[in-house]
Amino acid sequence: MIEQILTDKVTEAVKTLYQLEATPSQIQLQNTRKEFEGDITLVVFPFTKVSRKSPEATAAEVGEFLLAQMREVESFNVIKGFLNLSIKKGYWLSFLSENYKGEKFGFTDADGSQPVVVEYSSPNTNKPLHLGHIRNNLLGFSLSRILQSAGKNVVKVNLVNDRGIHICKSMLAWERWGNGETPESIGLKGDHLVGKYYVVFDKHFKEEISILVAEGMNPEEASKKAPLIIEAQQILQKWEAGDDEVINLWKMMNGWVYDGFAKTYQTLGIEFDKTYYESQTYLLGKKLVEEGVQKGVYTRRADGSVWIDLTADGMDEKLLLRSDGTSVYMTQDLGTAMQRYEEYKPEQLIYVVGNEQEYHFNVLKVVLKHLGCAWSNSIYHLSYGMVELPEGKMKSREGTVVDADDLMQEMFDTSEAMARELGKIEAFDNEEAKNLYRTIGLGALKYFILKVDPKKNMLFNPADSVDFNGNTGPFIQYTYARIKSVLRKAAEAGYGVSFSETDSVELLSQEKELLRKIHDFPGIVSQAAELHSPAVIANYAFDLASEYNRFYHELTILKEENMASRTLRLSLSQFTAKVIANALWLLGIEVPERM
RNA sequence: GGCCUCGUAGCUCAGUGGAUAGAGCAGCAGCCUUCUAAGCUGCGGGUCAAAGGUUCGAAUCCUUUCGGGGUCACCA
Repeated sequence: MIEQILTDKVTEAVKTLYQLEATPSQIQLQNTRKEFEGDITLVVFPFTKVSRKSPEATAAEVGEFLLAQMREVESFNVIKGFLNLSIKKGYWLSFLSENYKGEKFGFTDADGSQPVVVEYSSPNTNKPLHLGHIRNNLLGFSLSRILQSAGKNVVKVNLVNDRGIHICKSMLAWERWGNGETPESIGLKGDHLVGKYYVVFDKHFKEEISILVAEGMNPEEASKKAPLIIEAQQILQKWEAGDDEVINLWKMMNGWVYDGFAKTYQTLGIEFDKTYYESQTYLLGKKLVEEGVQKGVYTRRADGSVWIDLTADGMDEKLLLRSDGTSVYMTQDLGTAMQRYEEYKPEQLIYVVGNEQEYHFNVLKVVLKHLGCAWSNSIYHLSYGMVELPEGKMKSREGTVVDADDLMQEMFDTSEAMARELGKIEAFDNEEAKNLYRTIGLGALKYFILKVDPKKNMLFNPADSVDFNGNTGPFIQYTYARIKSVLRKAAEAGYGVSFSETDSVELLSQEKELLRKIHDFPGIVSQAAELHSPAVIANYAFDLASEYNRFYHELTILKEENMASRTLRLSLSQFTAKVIANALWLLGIEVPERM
């Protein structure tokens, strides 16, 4: 790419002219703003100290050097400290003719280094997935594809939290009030069925508490003494002891949940390379804690609990093992982190987890470091903000959660209604139409969520999310479909798409704008990978689609009579379609051939 | 209260050291005898929360203040 060559030449220029060994951060290249002439701009302010000349004079000197030394540079102009370079038409045309098929344009093959492990989703098995999980899943899946496309070897893992008091609550409620209901018998998705009994438990539990409080007990004590919670705890103890009856019930109900999750993941288009279950890993951390005690980095108190003192690291004292010897959240994460390190020796260990757990991951890193694990630095917490609704935070207890399955269905229904309204359905048979509604509905949902910077809290306004106009997924999908339509018609007319740089042709400003935007894509992918941010890709995809729409409306393609120009525009169109498809693929968004 | 984080147009968001801060939505006015109108064009809309500092240059970095959110469990 031209940026790399320019960087090298600018380095050479300032060395020759001013005896300066420039660092990469001093060489600031950017696309020239539309209102100025040129393609690429060098900011020369950083060199004025060593040049001892005005910004204008410095820019002119560097410009002369580049013009003399680089065959790609056509001309330059200087405005204040900005050196605007015009790149020769030949560079753009050969870039187009070499890449317009674009199959893997912007994507880098795996470099053979150690893998990057990305953990995401990590659901509890007591309730169905909701909007918060959707953000998690979309971020994790998209990030995995972005890293993979930037040349990393990626392993996508899921850690299912399948044990603990929460699932025991659902089990108890189902046993007592379930009447033997199964997903088949009442036609309810398994995860929803189990979630239903979690709510049933909570209802009866609250009743018991209010009775106890009415009898004079204080609320906090009541929530610990209510018969239901005590019973649930007994079930948990039986589970840990391996009681057959409890284990069988647990297996059956978790099985229902897994079936339900599998369906949701499939509809959402999310997958994993490997799924871990906490029931199989929750004991791993204890051994590590014992090791720490023996090394003297953790301390065991008189009551038997184990602690680490992190006040020297600016944090608190942290519990690592309960006085009864059972493990806490941190113990488990220590264990699974170590397991994953030993299994993959990853270059980076990424956790896609909400920002309310930032402190937890800071502690995790430090605790591992104290154990002598230098690799704890390779842990990266992709900490995303929460999804808020117009009426405020989602609260499962108040029933304000947005269910993942319901939401997706609503998106499908809306896209169908929209298509009907626009009179689009005549062109499709039933099967095709149904797939299209899904593609577009999901495209809208995914784009809506992924376009926002992961680390920021975001507002999910249902009315906005089903909007298919403007800065939305369907807008980008539509641009793609329209290009495909043009290409189909071109093929019918027997027009060639394959552009050769030797063709004598003008390069109009609209054509060059589009080409420059496409040219940026590989840089955008590596930037997204560095920042761990699908939003970078999403915003780029919208920019590119907008640029194409402008191009499309300002220039004719099929009606263009100059064959070379027509071919140029067709190959540009094909290139754009491919880059849009590649960008949307990184977001996990499918692209329709027609819509 | 300590620590973390966010504050950009009426709303949702880009921009994170460079040129006159950008989009979409909403509002208004145009463009379908069509290479797909889920589109395009135009108009209006800003004390980048406030103040100070660093810099040739600050929405972006630093300090303070104000406001929102998170977190500081023998929960996960």
